[in-house]
Amino acid sequence: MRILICDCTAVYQGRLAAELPRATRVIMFKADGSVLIHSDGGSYKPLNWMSPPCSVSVSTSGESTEFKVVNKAGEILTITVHVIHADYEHQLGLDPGLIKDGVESHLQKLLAENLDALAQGLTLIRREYPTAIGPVDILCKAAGGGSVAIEIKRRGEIDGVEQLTRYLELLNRDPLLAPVTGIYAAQEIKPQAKTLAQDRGITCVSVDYELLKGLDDPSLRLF
Amino acid sequence: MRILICDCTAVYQGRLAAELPRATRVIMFKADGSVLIHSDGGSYKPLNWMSPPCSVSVSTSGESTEFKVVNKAGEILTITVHVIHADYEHQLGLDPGLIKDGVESHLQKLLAENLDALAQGLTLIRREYPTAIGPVDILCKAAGGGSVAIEIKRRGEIDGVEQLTRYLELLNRDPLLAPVTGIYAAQEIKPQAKTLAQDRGITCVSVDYELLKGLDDPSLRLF
DNA sequence: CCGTAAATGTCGTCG
DNA sequence: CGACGACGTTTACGG
Repeated sequence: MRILICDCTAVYQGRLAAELPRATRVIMFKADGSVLIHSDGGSYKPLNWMSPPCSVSVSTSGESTEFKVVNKAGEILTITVHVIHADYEHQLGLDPGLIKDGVESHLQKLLAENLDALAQGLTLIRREYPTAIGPVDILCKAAGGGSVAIEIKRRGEIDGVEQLTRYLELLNRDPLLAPVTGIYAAQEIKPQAKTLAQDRGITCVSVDYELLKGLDDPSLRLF
Repeated sequence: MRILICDCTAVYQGRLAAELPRATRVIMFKADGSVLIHSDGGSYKPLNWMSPPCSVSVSTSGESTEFKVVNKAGEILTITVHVIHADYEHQLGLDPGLIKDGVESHLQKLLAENLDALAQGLTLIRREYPTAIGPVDILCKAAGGGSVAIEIKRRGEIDGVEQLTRYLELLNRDPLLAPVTGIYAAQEIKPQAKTLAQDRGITCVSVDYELLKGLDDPSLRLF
């Protein structure tokens, strides 16, 4: 990785057009060709960048150095470096990557194993039940006949209700499954989403991830 | 800004739990307290990070240095630095920021000025027409009476159709506007979105940003 | 501060 | 490779 501390200007021509006026910034050139231009604030999003895979070419004129970064889609990031304050180069090697815990797939697995946390008398048909418009997170048989489609989100917002509504409309056309009702399960459900869900006859359930993890972990069970 | 090239491990405890095994990485400490951990590949998203505002505390034991980064929500990023290969510090100053051209708001402005590109006989009521569930991009009077709600996206996907559908349902309750029909305008409309839109009686229009810009630029007009 | 929608979203997965 | 949904989405904008 090469890191430049420099005064630069930059122009991006691609999905949109954008330019950076001259200022002192950090430029990272990564091993895969990707480039990031950072300022000394804001969050993790660079001011300007090019994602890999891409290629970098360098040309030097009298007073400045120009980096031209191009990707396969033909997008171009042109960086003009006016003054170089520092120029560092380091070998980092491959990264083992981030290990995550607590994302939607875990919640889905836990809920599939503890359907009672959602409603009584549910029997799992399958997770990721495939339909023409995408997979339903969990599909179940209901105790009194018919089926239940479950949509799971970490944060329950309005788009999840729309998603479940589309699935319900489609699934209810299947005589082997109909009638199909819906359950919207999330760690937190926004009021607007809850209102829309109720308006459409969808049950909302707030689930406690830590509690479910405890239920699922035999070493923590009391009986 | 401080930049560390180092062997490190990291643990994030917040909206989810995540850990980074030991490897050589770049850590950026920005002036506002935010922290970014980058590897030598991938795109602009760091492996792990903390967004501002947040505070950093440092403690050193015999063989390692620990950075504890905490934000207001109580999320914690703990970085343990085992070996420091380089430690740089630079003053960058405030950044003037990125200047953009070609985002949705520009497309909206151009379309509002060139409604003929969407349909015949439209008269602008207003852009960003406010409703209880959010602003409608463009609202017009139709030639034959009634109104037209226009939703604009750079890339037309299914969520934009849902969005417009919600607006149409609400707007059609207003006797001063009803009947309200919908136009979905985008530079590119995905097949699934087009299908759903047509199923709901929404007209899809693909628009050419460059062409519109030409129409709007008096210096390029031939008459 | 909350709600809504945009984003050069990026990233993973699955067909 | 395209389509789709999740994301510690982040970011900007309005009430």
